Amino acid sequence: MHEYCIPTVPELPTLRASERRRRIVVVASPTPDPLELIGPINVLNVANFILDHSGRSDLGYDLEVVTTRSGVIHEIDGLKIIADKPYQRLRGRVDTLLFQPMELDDLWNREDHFLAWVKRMSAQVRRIGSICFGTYILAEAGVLEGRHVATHWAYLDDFKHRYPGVILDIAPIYLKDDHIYTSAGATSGLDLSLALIEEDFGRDVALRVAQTLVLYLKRPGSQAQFSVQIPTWLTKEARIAELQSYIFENPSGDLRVEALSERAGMSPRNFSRVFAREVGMAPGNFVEQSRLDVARQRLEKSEASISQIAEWCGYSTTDGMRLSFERRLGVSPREYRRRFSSSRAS
DNA sequence: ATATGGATCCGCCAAT
DNA sequence: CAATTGGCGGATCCAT
Repeated sequence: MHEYCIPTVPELPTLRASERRRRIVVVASPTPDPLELIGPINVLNVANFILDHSGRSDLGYDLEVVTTRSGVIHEIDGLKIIADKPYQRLRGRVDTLLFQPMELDDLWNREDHFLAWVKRMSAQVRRIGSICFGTYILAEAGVLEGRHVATHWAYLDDFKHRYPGVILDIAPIYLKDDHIYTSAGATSGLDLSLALIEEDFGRDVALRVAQTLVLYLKRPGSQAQFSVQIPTWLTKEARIAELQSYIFENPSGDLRVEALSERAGMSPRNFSRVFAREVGMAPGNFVEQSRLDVARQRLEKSEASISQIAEWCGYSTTDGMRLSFERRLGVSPREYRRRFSSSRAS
Protein backbone atom coordinates (compact mmCIF):
# COMPACT_ATOMS: atom_id res chain seq x y z
CA MET A 1 0.00 0.00 0.00
CA HIS A 2 1.14 3.45 -0.85
CA GLU A 3 2.34 5.50 2.12
CA TYR A 4 -0.04 8.35 2.68
CA CYS A 5 0.51 10.91 5.36
CA ILE A 6 -2.29 11.16 7.88
CA PRO A 7 -3.18 14.61 9.19
CA THR A 8 -4.46 13.56 12.59
CA VAL A 9 -6.28 10.69 14.21
CA PRO A 10 -9.98 10.93 13.35
CA GLU A 11 -12.85 10.85 15.79
CA LEU A 12 -14.72 7.60 15.52
CA PRO A 13 -18.33 6.78 16.26
CA THR A 14 -19.11 3.93 18.60
CA LEU A 15 -20.11 0.91 16.57
CA ARG A 16 -21.68 -2.40 17.35
CA ALA A 17 -19.58 -5.44 16.59
CA SER A 18 -21.60 -6.22 13.48
CA GLU A 19 -20.95 -2.75 12.10
CA ARG A 20 -17.19 -2.74 12.39
CA ARG A 21 -16.27 -4.70 9.29
CA ARG A 22 -18.21 -4.11 6.10
CA ARG A 23 -17.90 -6.47 3.18
CA ILE A 24 -18.11 -4.50 -0.02
CA VAL A 25 -18.19 -6.31 -3.33
CA VAL A 26 -17.57 -4.47 -6.58
CA VAL A 27 -19.12 -6.02 -9.66
CA ALA A 28 -16.86 -5.20 -12.60
CA SER A 29 -17.86 -5.37 -16.19
CA PRO A 30 -15.82 -7.20 -18.84
CA THR A 31 -14.68 -3.84 -20.22
CA PRO A 32 -14.22 -1.55 -17.29
CA ASP A 33 -13.11 2.03 -17.33
CA PRO A 34 -10.01 1.73 -15.14
CA LEU A 35 -10.64 5.04 -13.42
CA GLU A 36 -14.17 4.09 -12.49
CA LEU A 37 -13.08 0.68 -11.33
CA ILE A 38 -10.02 1.59 -9.32
CA GLY A 39 -11.20 4.96 -8.01
CA PRO A 40 -13.94 3.85 -5.63
CA ILE A 41 -11.93 0.83 -4.50
CA ASN A 42 -8.99 3.08 -3.78
CA VAL A 43 -11.11 5.51 -1.78
CA LEU A 44 -12.39 2.67 0.37
CA ASN A 45 -8.85 1.38 0.75
CA VAL A 46 -7.68 4.75 2.02
CA ALA A 47 -10.38 4.52 4.68
CA ASN A 48 -8.92 1.17 5.69
CA PHE A 49 -5.48 2.68 5.78
CA ILE A 50 -6.57 5.56 7.97
CA LEU A 51 -8.50 3.35 10.36
CA ASP A 52 -5.59 0.95 10.54
CA HIS A 53 -3.11 3.70 11.32
CA SER A 54 -5.42 5.04 14.00
CA GLY A 55 -4.96 1.76 15.80
CA ARG A 56 -8.40 0.51 14.77
CA SER A 57 -7.67 -2.34 12.44
CA ASP A 58 -10.85 -3.92 13.76
CA LEU A 59 -12.73 -1.34 11.69
CA GLY A 60 -12.85 -1.11 7.94
CA TYR A 61 -13.84 -2.70 4.68
CA ASP A 62 -13.32 -6.17 3.32
CA LEU A 63 -13.15 -5.48 -0.38
CA GLU A 64 -13.72 -7.92 -3.18
CA VAL A 65 -14.12 -7.67 -6.92
CA VAL A 66 -16.20 -10.07 -8.94
CA THR A 67 -16.77 -9.89 -12.65
CA THR A 68 -19.40 -10.78 -15.13
CA ARG A 69 -16.79 -12.55 -17.24
CA SER A 70 -13.41 -13.94 -16.18
CA GLY A 71 -10.10 -13.44 -17.91
CA VAL A 72 -8.39 -10.25 -19.02
CA ILE A 73 -10.88 -7.47 -18.65
CA HIS A 74 -8.70 -4.48 -19.38
CA GLU A 75 -5.54 -4.15 -21.35
CA ILE A 76 -3.39 -1.24 -22.34
CA ASP A 77 0.24 -1.35 -23.40
CA GLY A 78 2.14 -3.21 -20.74
CA LEU A 79 -0.70 -3.48 -18.27
CA LYS A 80 -3.45 -6.05 -17.91
CA ILE A 81 -6.24 -6.26 -15.39
CA ILE A 82 -7.22 -9.86 -14.89
CA ALA A 83 -10.47 -10.94 -13.31
CA ASP A 84 -10.30 -14.23 -11.52
CA LYS A 85 -13.62 -14.46 -9.73
CA PRO A 86 -16.91 -14.52 -11.60
CA TYR A 87 -20.01 -13.36 -9.81
CA GLN A 88 -21.41 -16.88 -9.70
CA ARG A 89 -18.75 -17.84 -7.18
CA LEU A 90 -19.67 -15.14 -4.70
CA ARG A 91 -20.73 -16.68 -1.41
CA GLY A 92 -21.77 -15.47 2.00
CA ARG A 93 -23.28 -12.30 3.33
CA VAL A 94 -22.51 -9.08 1.51
CA ASP A 95 -22.95 -5.67 3.06
CA THR A 96 -22.73 -3.48 -0.01
CA LEU A 97 -22.76 -4.33 -3.69
CA LEU A 98 -21.37 -1.75 -6.13
CA PHE A 99 -22.01 -2.07 -9.84
CA GLN A 100 -19.61 -0.82 -12.45
CA PRO A 101 -21.04 0.27 -15.79
CA MET A 102 -21.33 -2.43 -18.39
CA GLU A 103 -21.44 -2.24 -22.17
CA LEU A 104 -25.10 -1.81 -22.91
CA ASP A 105 -25.11 -4.29 -25.78
CA ASP A 106 -23.59 -6.79 -23.44
CA LEU A 107 -26.27 -6.01 -20.89
CA TRP A 108 -29.17 -6.47 -23.33
CA ASN A 109 -27.78 -9.68 -24.76
CA ARG A 110 -26.71 -11.59 -21.71
CA GLU A 111 -27.89 -15.14 -21.79
CA ASP A 112 -27.01 -16.22 -18.29
CA HIS A 113 -28.91 -15.39 -15.16
CA PHE A 114 -26.96 -12.28 -14.33
CA LEU A 115 -29.97 -9.98 -14.07
CA ALA A 116 -31.86 -12.47 -11.92
CA TRP A 117 -28.80 -12.63 -9.70
CA VAL A 118 -28.73 -8.84 -9.45
CA LYS A 119 -32.35 -8.77 -8.42
CA ARG A 120 -31.90 -11.50 -5.86
CA MET A 121 -28.80 -9.89 -4.36
CA SER A 122 -30.33 -6.46 -4.19
CA ALA A 123 -33.00 -7.84 -1.89
CA GLN A 124 -30.40 -9.43 0.39
CA VAL A 125 -27.69 -6.82 0.81
CA ARG A 126 -27.86 -3.78 3.03
CA ARG A 127 -26.93 -1.40 0.22
CA ILE A 128 -26.54 -1.50 -3.51
CA GLY A 129 -24.93 1.19 -5.60
CA SER A 130 -23.93 1.94 -9.14
CA ILE A 131 -21.26 4.05 -10.74
CA CYS A 132 -21.99 6.17 -13.81
CA PHE A 133 -24.29 4.31 -16.23
CA GLY A 134 -24.07 1.17 -14.12
CA THR A 135 -27.49 2.44 -13.17
CA TYR A 136 -28.69 0.63 -16.30
CA ILE A 137 -27.87 -2.71 -14.73
CA LEU A 138 -30.05 -2.00 -11.71
CA ALA A 139 -32.81 -0.61 -13.89
CA GLU A 140 -32.71 -3.57 -16.24
CA ALA A 141 -32.86 -5.94 -13.29
CA GLY A 142 -36.02 -4.16 -12.26
CA VAL A 143 -34.95 -3.00 -8.83
CA LEU A 144 -35.36 0.72 -9.48
CA GLU A 145 -39.09 1.02 -10.08
CA GLY A 146 -40.35 4.19 -8.44
CA ARG A 147 -36.89 5.10 -7.16
CA HIS A 148 -35.00 8.33 -7.46
CA VAL A 149 -31.71 7.72 -9.24
CA ALA A 150 -28.83 9.48 -10.96
CA THR A 151 -26.84 8.43 -13.98
CA HIS A 152 -24.32 9.85 -16.39
CA TRP A 153 -25.62 12.99 -18.10
CA ALA A 154 -25.04 11.62 -21.59
CA TYR A 155 -27.60 8.88 -21.00
CA LEU A 156 -30.40 10.94 -19.51
CA ASP A 157 -32.80 10.88 -22.46
CA ASP A 158 -32.22 7.28 -23.37
CA PHE A 159 -32.63 6.18 -19.80
CA LYS A 160 -35.89 8.07 -19.29
CA HIS A 161 -37.31 6.61 -22.45
CA ARG A 162 -36.30 3.08 -21.61
CA TYR A 163 -37.30 3.04 -17.95
CA PRO A 164 -40.31 5.32 -17.55
CA GLY A 165 -41.02 3.90 -14.09
CA VAL A 166 -37.72 5.15 -12.69
CA ILE A 167 -37.44 8.73 -11.48
CA LEU A 168 -34.29 10.22 -12.92
CA ASP A 169 -32.93 13.26 -11.13
CA ILE A 170 -30.63 15.44 -13.14
CA ALA A 171 -28.65 17.56 -10.74
CA PRO A 172 -26.93 15.55 -8.06
CA ILE A 173 -23.51 14.02 -8.19
CA TYR A 174 -24.71 10.98 -6.35
CA LEU A 175 -28.07 10.09 -4.99
CA LYS A 176 -29.36 7.93 -2.18
CA ASP A 177 -32.87 6.49 -2.19
CA ASP A 178 -33.38 4.18 0.75
CA HIS A 179 -30.67 1.54 0.30
CA ILE A 180 -29.97 2.37 -3.35
CA TYR A 181 -27.05 4.64 -4.21
CA THR A 182 -26.47 5.88 -7.74
CA SER A 183 -23.80 8.22 -9.06
CA ALA A 184 -23.49 10.38 -12.10
CA GLY A 185 -20.04 9.87 -13.55
CA ALA A 186 -16.53 8.55 -13.11
CA THR A 187 -15.30 10.91 -10.44
CA SER A 188 -18.67 10.95 -8.74
CA GLY A 189 -17.96 7.33 -7.88
CA LEU A 190 -15.35 8.79 -5.56
CA ASP A 191 -17.99 10.97 -3.94
CA LEU A 192 -20.27 7.99 -3.63
CA SER A 193 -17.54 6.03 -1.88
CA LEU A 194 -16.87 8.93 0.44
CA ALA A 195 -20.55 9.00 1.29
CA LEU A 196 -20.49 5.32 2.19
CA ILE A 197 -17.48 5.91 4.42
CA GLU A 198 -19.21 8.79 6.11
CA GLU A 199 -22.23 6.65 6.77
CA ASP A 200 -20.23 3.73 8.12
CA PHE A 201 -17.42 5.34 10.06
CA GLY A 202 -18.41 8.95 10.50
CA ARG A 203 -17.79 12.28 8.91
CA ASP A 204 -14.36 12.65 10.42
CA VAL A 205 -12.98 9.57 8.72
CA ALA A 206 -14.55 10.57 5.39
CA LEU A 207 -12.99 13.98 5.72
CA ARG A 208 -9.57 12.51 6.41
CA VAL A 209 -9.93 10.27 3.38
CA ALA A 210 -10.85 13.23 1.19
CA GLN A 211 -7.91 15.23 2.49
CA THR A 212 -5.54 12.35 1.99
CA LEU A 213 -6.70 11.82 -1.57
CA VAL A 214 -6.58 15.48 -2.43
CA LEU A 215 -3.00 15.66 -1.28
CA TYR A 216 -2.20 12.50 -3.18
CA LEU A 217 -3.99 13.33 -6.41
CA LYS A 218 -2.58 16.82 -6.49
CA ARG A 219 1.03 15.83 -6.54
CA PRO A 220 2.57 16.91 -9.82
CA GLY A 221 3.48 13.35 -10.79
CA SER A 222 -0.12 12.32 -11.19
CA GLN A 223 -1.96 14.79 -13.30
CA ALA A 224 -5.55 15.13 -12.33
CA GLN A 225 -7.60 16.87 -15.00
CA PHE A 226 -10.40 16.98 -12.52
CA SER A 227 -9.69 19.16 -9.52
CA VAL A 228 -10.75 17.17 -6.50
CA GLN A 229 -12.04 19.61 -3.98
CA ILE A 230 -13.05 18.38 -0.61
CA PRO A 231 -16.81 18.12 -1.03
CA THR A 232 -18.56 20.88 0.86
CA TRP A 233 -21.32 18.50 1.87
CA LEU A 234 -18.88 17.08 4.36
CA THR A 235 -19.13 20.39 6.16
CA LYS A 236 -21.95 20.42 8.67
CA GLU A 237 -22.02 24.09 9.53
CA ALA A 238 -23.74 25.96 6.72
CA ARG A 239 -21.87 29.16 7.45
CA ILE A 240 -18.55 27.43 6.95
CA ALA A 241 -19.64 25.58 3.80
CA GLU A 242 -20.71 28.87 2.25
CA LEU A 243 -17.39 30.41 3.12
CA GLN A 244 -15.54 27.56 1.46
CA SER A 245 -17.36 28.29 -1.79
CA TYR A 246 -16.84 32.01 -1.33
CA ILE A 247 -13.10 31.53 -0.91
CA PHE A 248 -12.90 29.35 -3.96
CA GLU A 249 -14.85 31.80 -6.09
CA ASN A 250 -13.05 34.93 -4.92
CA PRO A 251 -9.40 34.05 -4.73
CA SER A 252 -8.35 37.66 -5.19
CA GLY A 253 -10.60 39.00 -2.45
CA ASP A 254 -9.76 39.86 1.11
CA LEU A 255 -9.41 36.39 2.59
CA ARG A 256 -7.54 37.21 5.76
CA VAL A 257 -8.74 35.41 8.83
CA GLU A 258 -10.02 38.66 10.27
CA ALA A 259 -12.18 39.40 7.21
CA LEU A 260 -13.46 35.84 6.97
CA SER A 261 -14.37 35.67 10.63
CA GLU A 262 -16.40 38.83 10.23
CA ARG A 263 -18.23 37.27 7.30
CA ALA A 264 -19.00 34.23 9.43
CA GLY A 265 -20.12 36.38 12.33
CA MET A 266 -17.63 34.97 14.79
CA SER A 267 -14.57 36.15 16.60
CA PRO A 268 -11.32 35.41 14.77
CA ARG A 269 -10.25 32.87 17.34
CA ASN A 270 -13.48 30.97 17.38
CA PHE A 271 -13.78 31.12 13.61
CA SER A 272 -10.35 29.58 13.20
CA ARG A 273 -11.27 26.84 15.58
CA VAL A 274 -14.63 26.02 14.02
CA PHE A 275 -13.23 26.22 10.50
CA ALA A 276 -10.37 23.88 11.32
CA ARG A 277 -12.75 21.44 12.95
CA GLU A 278 -15.17 21.40 10.01
CA VAL A 279 -12.79 21.57 7.10
CA GLY A 280 -9.78 19.80 8.52
CA MET A 281 -7.31 22.58 7.90
CA ALA A 282 -6.79 26.06 9.26
CA PRO A 283 -8.43 28.90 7.31
CA GLY A 284 -5.18 30.38 6.04
CA ASN A 285 -4.13 26.99 4.82
CA PHE A 286 -7.37 26.47 3.01
CA VAL A 287 -7.12 29.88 1.39
CA GLU A 288 -3.65 29.13 0.08
CA GLN A 289 -4.74 25.73 -1.18
CA SER A 290 -7.76 27.23 -2.95
CA ARG A 291 -5.73 29.96 -4.61
CA LEU A 292 -3.30 27.34 -5.76
CA ASP A 293 -6.11 25.20 -7.18
CA VAL A 294 -7.58 28.08 -9.13
CA ALA A 295 -4.15 29.07 -10.40
CA ARG A 296 -3.50 25.50 -11.51
CA GLN A 297 -6.71 25.37 -13.48
CA ARG A 298 -5.93 28.65 -15.16
CA LEU A 299 -2.43 27.49 -16.02
CA GLU A 300 -3.78 24.28 -17.50
CA LYS A 301 -6.73 25.66 -19.36
CA SER A 302 -5.96 29.22 -20.36
CA GLU A 303 -3.21 31.01 -22.22
CA ALA A 304 -3.08 33.90 -19.77
CA SER A 305 0.32 35.09 -18.64
CA ILE A 306 1.65 33.95 -15.32
CA SER A 307 1.56 37.45 -13.89
CA GLN A 308 -2.05 37.82 -15.01
CA ILE A 309 -3.00 34.57 -13.33
CA ALA A 310 -1.15 35.55 -10.18
CA GLU A 311 -3.19 38.74 -10.02
CA TRP A 312 -6.51 36.92 -10.58
CA CYS A 313 -5.74 34.40 -7.90
CA GLY A 314 -4.88 36.83 -5.15
CA TYR A 315 -1.11 36.67 -5.18
CA SER A 316 0.45 40.08 -4.77
CA THR A 317 3.44 39.11 -6.88
CA THR A 318 4.36 36.33 -9.29
CA ASP A 319 7.07 35.46 -6.84
CA GLY A 320 4.47 34.75 -4.19
CA MET A 321 2.74 32.39 -6.55
CA ARG A 322 5.97 30.71 -7.49
CA LEU A 323 6.92 30.12 -3.85
CA SER A 324 3.50 28.70 -3.12
CA PHE A 325 3.82 26.32 -6.08
CA GLU A 326 7.30 25.24 -5.04
CA ARG A 327 6.10 24.64 -1.52
CA ARG A 328 2.99 22.66 -2.27
CA LEU A 329 3.69 21.03 -5.61
CA GLY A 330 7.44 21.10 -5.96
CA VAL A 331 7.38 22.77 -9.35
CA SER A 332 7.29 26.36 -10.57
CA PRO A 333 4.18 27.70 -12.35
CA ARG A 334 6.05 27.78 -15.64
CA GLU A 335 7.15 24.18 -15.23
CA TYR A 336 3.65 23.21 -14.16
CA ARG A 337 2.17 24.71 -17.29
CA ARG A 338 4.79 23.10 -19.49
CA ARG A 339 3.90 19.70 -18.08
CA PHE A 340 0.18 19.95 -17.83
CA SER A 341 -1.13 22.53 -20.23
CA SER A 342 -3.89 21.03 -22.31
CA SER A 343 -3.21 23.26 -25.31
CA ARG A 344 0.32 22.11 -26.02
CA ALA A 345 1.34 18.47 -25.88
CA SER A 346 4.43 17.35 -23.94
C1' DA B 1 20.66 35.13 0.55
C1' DT B 2 19.17 37.11 4.75
C1' DA B 3 16.73 40.18 7.96
C1' DT B 4 12.40 42.18 9.45
C1' DG B 5 7.65 42.95 10.31
C1' DG B 6 3.14 41.20 9.87
C1' DA B 7 -0.10 37.32 9.66
C1' DT B 8 -1.38 33.01 11.25
C1' DC B 9 -1.79 29.07 14.17
C1' DC B 10 -2.69 26.91 18.40
C1' DG B 11 -2.39 25.94 23.39
C1' DC B 12 -4.13 27.75 27.40
C1' DC B 13 -7.31 30.07 30.38
C1' DA B 14 -11.25 33.06 31.31
C1' DA B 15 -16.04 34.29 30.33
C1' DT B 16 -20.46 32.96 28.93
C1' DC C 1 -21.02 21.39 35.79
C1' DA C 2 -20.21 20.64 30.62
C1' DA C 3 -19.84 22.89 26.38
C1' DT C 4 -19.10 26.72 23.53
C1' DT C 5 -16.86 31.07 22.68
C1' DG C 6 -13.38 34.78 23.09
C1' DG C 7 -8.84 36.73 24.16
C1' DC C 8 -3.83 36.45 24.89
C1' DG C 9 0.82 35.34 23.68
C1' DG C 10 4.56 32.58 21.90
C1' DA C 11 6.20 29.95 17.93
C1' DT C 12 6.17 29.71 13.24
C1' DC C 13 5.34 30.87 8.56
C1' DC C 14 5.38 34.12 4.89
C1' DA C 15 6.00 38.49 2.09
C1' DT C 16 8.79 42.24 1.46
